[in-house]
Amino acid sequence: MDPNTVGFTKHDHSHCISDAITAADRMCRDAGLQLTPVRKRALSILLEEHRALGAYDVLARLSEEGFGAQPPVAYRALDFLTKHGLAHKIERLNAFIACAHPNELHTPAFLICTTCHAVAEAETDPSHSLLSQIAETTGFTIARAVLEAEGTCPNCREKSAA
Amino acid sequence: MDPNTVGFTKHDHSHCISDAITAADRMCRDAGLQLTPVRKRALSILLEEHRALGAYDVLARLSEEGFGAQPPVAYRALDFLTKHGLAHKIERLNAFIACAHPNELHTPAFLICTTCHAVAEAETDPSHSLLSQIAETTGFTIARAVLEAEGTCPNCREKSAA
DNA sequence: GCCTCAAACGTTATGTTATTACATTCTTCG
DNA sequence: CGAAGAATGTAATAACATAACGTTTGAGGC
Repeated sequence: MDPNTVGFTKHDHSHCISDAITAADRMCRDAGLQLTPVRKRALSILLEEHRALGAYDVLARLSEEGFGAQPPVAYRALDFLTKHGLAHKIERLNAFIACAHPNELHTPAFLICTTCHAVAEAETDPSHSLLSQIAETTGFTIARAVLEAEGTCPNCREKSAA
Repeated sequence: MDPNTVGFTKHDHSHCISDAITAADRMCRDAGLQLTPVRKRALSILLEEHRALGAYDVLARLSEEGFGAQPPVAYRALDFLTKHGLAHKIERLNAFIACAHPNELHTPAFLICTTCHAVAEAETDPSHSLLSQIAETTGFTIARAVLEAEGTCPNCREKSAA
């Protein structure tokens, strides 16, 4: 399994930030979007932390670095990132996390460890799609969907067993 | 299709409230839980509205009826209901809705219509479970999960097509 | 190059959602 | 009855989010 696929395993974090920024740059250029300084910095903050951050956490870091200090500064940057698939909002936590699989069109599933508070983004198998099954049986047209699970990650499970 | 399974179809609402209350009463008695007046009233408010209500909406109605007027009154009642499967929180909306399938152990999927704001609780097929697939491939132990989809319900879709 | 216009940004103010903390009352059960 | 735990009420505050408005920036047409 690709270590980056599931965030509960150690991985080489040194390059993944710059790689992700580069990818975001390219994506925005190709799509005619402006990855402005605030937006880029907000993304890199999420990438650096590699966990779900509240909007006010991001705001605090942005304002320390000379960006505006008012909530809309953070919310607007985060809105941009989530709108264009560079980050996701974890509804359960009212928090934001950098997307682990940008580029790919995907419906992410999040696994939230209630012990260590890590959040992993798991890929769902589209061929197996629960969502299309639901859409079919109910006549509902799905625009966006979120799947969030709370529980215990492999690391914490191991520790508690020891 | 059972009209109550998917909330987008008309159904006989006159009895479903009292039936649900009766079922909740029995469930709590059997489980040794106290379905106190505030809790029961909070549940009936959710049932009457038959849609997702914010905690402060519920609070307003409770306080009108002589219950406490401070947020914890509503949050505690709603916590009780959600903890014991009588209601669910829709994270996407920061709102609460009475459970359409009490008794049954289930992982509900919610369909949120962005046009009429109706929320339906769809049953997921456990044998088909996306969640167990994820748990298996990641080693994550899932305690609770929420699946929420936004889109257009059959009724609104029909109207916009007309 | 320069003008125009829409997008992005900054700030003030306010709205909405949720929790902490603590005193009081009710229930259960020995 | 009396103790212990659960449930309730209230005050205060924390945490999350948006509306509204003026200013700045920079992309694209001329």
